[in-house]
Amino acid sequence: MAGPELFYGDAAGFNGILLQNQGLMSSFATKEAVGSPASFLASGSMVSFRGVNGGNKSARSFFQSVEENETDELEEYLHQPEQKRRLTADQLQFLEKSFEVENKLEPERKDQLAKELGLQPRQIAIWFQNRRARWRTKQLENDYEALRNKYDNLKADYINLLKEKDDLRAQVIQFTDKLLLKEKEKGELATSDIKELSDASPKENMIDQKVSAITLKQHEDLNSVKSDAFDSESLVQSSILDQSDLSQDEEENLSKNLVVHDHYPMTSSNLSCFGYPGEDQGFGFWSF
DNA sequence: TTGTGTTTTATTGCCTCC
DNA sequence: GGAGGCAATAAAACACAA
Repeated sequence: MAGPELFYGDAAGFNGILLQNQGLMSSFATKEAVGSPASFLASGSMVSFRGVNGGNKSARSFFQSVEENETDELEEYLHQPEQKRRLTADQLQFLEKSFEVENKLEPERKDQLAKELGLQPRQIAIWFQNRRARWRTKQLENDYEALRNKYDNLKADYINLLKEKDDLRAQVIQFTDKLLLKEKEKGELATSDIKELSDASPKENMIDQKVSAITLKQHEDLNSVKSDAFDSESLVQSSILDQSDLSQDEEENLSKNLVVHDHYPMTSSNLSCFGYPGEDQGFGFWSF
């Protein structure tokens, strides 16, 4: 996989120069024009960067090595297969800071960075390319995390609302039972009174009418409470059914629940029959 | 030391823009 | 059509457990 773009300021680059000297370089021309005499001579800029270079042994540049022990190293490099060089910590720090400022690279900036760091412009471009890819991956991870937090909060809210709703429903049933009991007692009283008061005065008859009216009003109020409960419930159910992500099974489950609600018997004994779609049934907008 | 997983550097091929 | 960007991928370098 020895591509032409390996002609950088390292062993491979040096080989490239040699090839060029032999008049073979033209066959390895790339769009970045790496390995040119100019780029090789630009190693002078490496000196300025070396001041901040921490002397990372594994990443030291070819040029440094040549200067240290020219003949031996040169010999070694000539017989060394091409290899990747990791950038030094200082080079990375420099590039990172530059990336923070602007993650896109204009040609002028690329050349400037290349000179500053003693690297080929192509290397700078590649580093920015890869850095952008890593940045996008990180962004994706962050987005996912944010979305999952939102989902968790929404789910918690939903569960709390269900609890609250069940509590309110229990209260409604409790009050309903009490009302029915009261109504029954009053009804019995009214019947006996009617018998006793069949010959009663018109005034007492009026009182009985008033009691009946009140009883009737209580019935109406009770029905109103019931119907309100159904209305709010069907609203919630319809909104749940609007979720296009629901599977057919989930929709069937919800429909079953709706049937129970439509024949709402309003007794505490079957309160547990109000089967709302559980976590793994109806709230499956997403699944992680 | 070695096997294995991860990270980094670099290549390739395709696409878009000027 | 060339330059540059991106996704996918290769391969070297590195980290680390066994």
